Amino acid sequence: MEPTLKLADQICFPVYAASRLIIRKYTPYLDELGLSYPQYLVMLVLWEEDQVPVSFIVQKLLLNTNTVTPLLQRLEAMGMLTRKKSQQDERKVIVSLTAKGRKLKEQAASIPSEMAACLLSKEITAADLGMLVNKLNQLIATLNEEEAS
Amino acid sequence: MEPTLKLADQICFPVYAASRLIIRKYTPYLDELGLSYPQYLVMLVLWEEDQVPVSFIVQKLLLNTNTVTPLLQRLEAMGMLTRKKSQQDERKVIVSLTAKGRKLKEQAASIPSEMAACLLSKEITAADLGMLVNKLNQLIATLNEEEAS
DNA sequence: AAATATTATATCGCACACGATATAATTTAT
DNA sequence: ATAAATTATATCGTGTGCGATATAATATTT
Repeated sequence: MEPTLKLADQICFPVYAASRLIIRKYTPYLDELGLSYPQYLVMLVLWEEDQVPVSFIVQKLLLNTNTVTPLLQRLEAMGMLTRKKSQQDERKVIVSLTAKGRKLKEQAASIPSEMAACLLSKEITAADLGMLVNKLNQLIATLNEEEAS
Repeated sequence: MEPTLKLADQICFPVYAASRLIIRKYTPYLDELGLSYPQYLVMLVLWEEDQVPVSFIVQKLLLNTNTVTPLLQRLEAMGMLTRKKSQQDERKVIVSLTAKGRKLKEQAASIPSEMAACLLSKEITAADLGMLVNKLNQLIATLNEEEAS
């Protein structure tokens, strides 16, 4: 497929539109948890690994500090997590889940399979989704690696 | 791949992260045109079909009116397009490119191939990109169709 | 034809997302 | 040991992105 100025032919628009539409699809599920989509992503990171510095979340989500800091401040105000300066290095702020934040994981447990079901269709099989995830992760690796240099 | 609460396994995060990283990659090219990424998308629509109502752009970009209206207002202030009420139906606002807006297409012509080159790597071939575009467009169709009901 | 519903666009408020910049703490170079 | 550089996080300003709502024009119903 030769790249042109046509909207549907370029990779950028399908990825951008799919991202927004998938997030829209998540919203009703996340509303039950009282989380926005980016807040949900932060919680996913912390459910995998707790008591991490802000920079860890920044790296995992490929976001910038100036996006993550306000996210953490809102989640702290919601009682989901705490932020405390590290003893070893006072530049670092350690983010830790509260009991409430840990408990929310149980409520969230059903979301991934519910969402996967939403995305399947005649044209898109589970294998397709798996392949998409793989290729997109490779694409992300390429884009992120160049950025680091 | 069984869906879990792990960040990298779900389809949502790779799509979301890839979208943001691709847009970051575009930014230096778009800066030369003086356009943001969503503004560029509006121009792509108008370069394909001029003199269309706001709703046409909304449908093409899968955005909401309350996102597109301010975009158009900024592009109008930049002298790229005009907005005029339709004669036939005064509820409609017809968006038309100015000479300046049409001329910008020439400057933008090189962007798609430059961007495609940026995204290729050992792991991602042109065929992979084509396949990604196809599958994502199918996914978008599924998500958008459900929404319409 | 008047009331009601629908359609097309716009406004408002809030939460990202990011470039640019600031600040404080640690590391390094002299 | 002290100045300079680096690191980690935060603040500020602008531009989306969207739910909720408003407004004006057209279509439909009674």
